[in-house]
Amino acid sequence: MAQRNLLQFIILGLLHQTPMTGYELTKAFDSDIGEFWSAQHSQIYPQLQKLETAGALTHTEEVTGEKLARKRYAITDDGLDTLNTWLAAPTAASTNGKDEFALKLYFIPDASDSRLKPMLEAQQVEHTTKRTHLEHQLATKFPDGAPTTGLGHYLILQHAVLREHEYCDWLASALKHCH
Amino acid sequence: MAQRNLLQFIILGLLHQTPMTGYELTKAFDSDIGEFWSAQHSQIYPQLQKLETAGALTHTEEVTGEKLARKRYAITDDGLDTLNTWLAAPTAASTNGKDEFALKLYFIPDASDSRLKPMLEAQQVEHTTKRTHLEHQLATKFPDGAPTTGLGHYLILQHAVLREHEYCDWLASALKHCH
DNA sequence: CTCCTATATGTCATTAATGACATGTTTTAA
DNA sequence: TTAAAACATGTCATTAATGACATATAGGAG
Repeated sequence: MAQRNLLQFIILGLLHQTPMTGYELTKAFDSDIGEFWSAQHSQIYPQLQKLETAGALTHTEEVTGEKLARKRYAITDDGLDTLNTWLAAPTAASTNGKDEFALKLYFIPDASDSRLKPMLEAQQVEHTTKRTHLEHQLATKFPDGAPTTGLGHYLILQHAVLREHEYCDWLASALKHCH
Repeated sequence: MAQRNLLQFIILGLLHQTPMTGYELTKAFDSDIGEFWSAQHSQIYPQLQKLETAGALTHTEEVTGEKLARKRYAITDDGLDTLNTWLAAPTAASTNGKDEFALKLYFIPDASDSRLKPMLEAQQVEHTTKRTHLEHQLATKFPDGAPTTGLGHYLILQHAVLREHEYCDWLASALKHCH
């Protein structure tokens, strides 16, 4: 296996919240959950077909305007079982943390290397932008702090903010070490 | 492309530090750089062959004991060019952050869900263990703080520690929100 | 009325990565 | 001395994921 096919569970989880089309699912990965998983429509549409064949989903056709039919998928009882089994299973601490920039730093051997400072500064711009954006999202979507319903949404957004916070702090401290 | 084949650059980077065998490269992913990239020997050996065919590496045979011959790979000037080009290229803020636990939380909709607390506590054990281990590594490998040579090594270890620190803080704050 | 953007759904070739299979040597500890 | 663990190198089938190709409708702006 190349991965453990978590995509199926994410789709089930999203459809459990509310029935959606493939297009809407694709867009979901552009928002908050995109911070922790990504998927393109070319992967989502085939996966929807597989899940439906397996009996985890059903779809109904909706017609917008004159002709355009879209498929709105809903989770079945079987699908809900699959989702709950996944949620109940123990989760290992994520080991997938792939970070290209960290690797590059690893290969800059010396503190006096002239490439070090500009690299760190460029990365600082990237992550500061991302951090600001995420903080704005959090403040906009949850102006009153943690909600009772939708707590998971709040928590992962907060996680993303804290993650970027850590990254910015780390870059700042790294810059101090570089001559 | 499924990915951007960063493995080739990581191999070049490691071999630039010192010539190594495929076995030694494999072990390198079990230590610190494993926090930011992973690879199995089944991927490394073919990649070494490809890089050698492309002229980025050469190898010499060493005989240990009676029979066993191992191949020690070294980077060529061409390989060094490839490595330096990669290091000089701009790096986007990592978007690969795949976190299964964060996704599970996202699908627990309500703060009163009975699954929430045990999930968070189990994950807390995982990440506290990992954090302690990494902190011990940092203290052992760099008892005198940041070095001048091997700064990159120090920085990524520190990055891993801070990352786990953030994770533990986040889990603790999440537990406060859960009834 | 026309163009652009967003909506909407699919396929396909290619590649990165995994886990299993396969084989043999060397060292170390019981 | 013998068995286990570590060293050492490879192949292969399968799968997850990407990016490109393909096609068509709907709605809004100028």
